Amino acid sequence: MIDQWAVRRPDVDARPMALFGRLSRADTLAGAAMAATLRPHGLNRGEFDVLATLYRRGTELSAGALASSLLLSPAATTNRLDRLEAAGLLARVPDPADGRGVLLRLLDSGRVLVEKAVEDHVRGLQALLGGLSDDERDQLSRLLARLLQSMAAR
Amino acid sequence: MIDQWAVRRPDVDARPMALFGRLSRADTLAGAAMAATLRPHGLNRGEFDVLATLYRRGTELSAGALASSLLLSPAATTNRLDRLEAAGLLARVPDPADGRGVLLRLLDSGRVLVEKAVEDHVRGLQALLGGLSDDERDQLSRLLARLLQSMAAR
DNA sequence: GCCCCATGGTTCGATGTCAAAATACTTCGG
DNA sequence: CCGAAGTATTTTGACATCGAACCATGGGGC
Repeated sequence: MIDQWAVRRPDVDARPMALFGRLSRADTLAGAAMAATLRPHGLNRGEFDVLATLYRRGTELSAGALASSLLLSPAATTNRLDRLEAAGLLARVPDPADGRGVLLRLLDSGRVLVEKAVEDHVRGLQALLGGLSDDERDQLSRLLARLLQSMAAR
Repeated sequence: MIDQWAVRRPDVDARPMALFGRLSRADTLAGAAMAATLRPHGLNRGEFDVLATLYRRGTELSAGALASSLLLSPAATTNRLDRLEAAGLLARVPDPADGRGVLLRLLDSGRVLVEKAVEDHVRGLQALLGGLSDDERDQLSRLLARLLQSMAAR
């Protein structure tokens, strides 16, 4: 792919496109693998992310905090919460400190479901990483953090 | 985030989740940045990918080949091609060697548009990478390739 | 105290995607 | 050759997302 660009437009540096192309492909493939792992639990990736976020924090969270934590639009957040609430996995409770706000409480059934799903999920991720050494995993994770830092700095 | 998992479930290794979480966030943020860069050209990321793929190959390509090259479902491929064809950027020509197939030809207007857009695009990507040294970029790109390899191997 | 504006969420309309069914053509075994 | 099986693409229907408009509440300046 880099070679093709070099032939057609030697003046364009194709390496950034290659890097972000790999990033995108990796995320797409990983997402497909995660979806396959989570489907038996009746969850999609987005729903799992919500439940896992609530679970690992262990505390109630406002809808807006969840949205920004998940890089998600308010509309999509409402949508996910509707589904999870309808499934009886979490509850929206009014924020006593702010009449506009809503706090999200993970219900017992949701907690039980995450606890089951997360083990499969991590196993699946580890399988995806099977070809990388511990050292490579650390480096990759660290470099992705650096990239995020660089992108956040605009 | 790793710390939160360590508190709640010390038996679960959260590092894979952190790695893929960063991957996902990085792709999301990069995608938003690319969309912003391409919008003035009247393209979204997916449409640009199609045009850029045709452009850099320099040869006509079948719809199916494009779909698998872009990790895209057939349905979504048709949809993108419809839009690009309606915009007069590419043409579907019947495959002389296979009556079922369609070959995609980049039209002049499409070629001109990609040539303009790709420069902005690469500039935008380089800006996102601003905080990383050349060495870090190389390593990151190489490790992503290793990850893709590992995931493809199942 | 009371407007005014900022903020937290939801609703609405449009877009882009996918899975699965439908369509059209090719290829191969008999 | 003929029909069955397979392959390439499009169509259809459902779904998750986003941006923008909308309600409701909160928090100051005057």
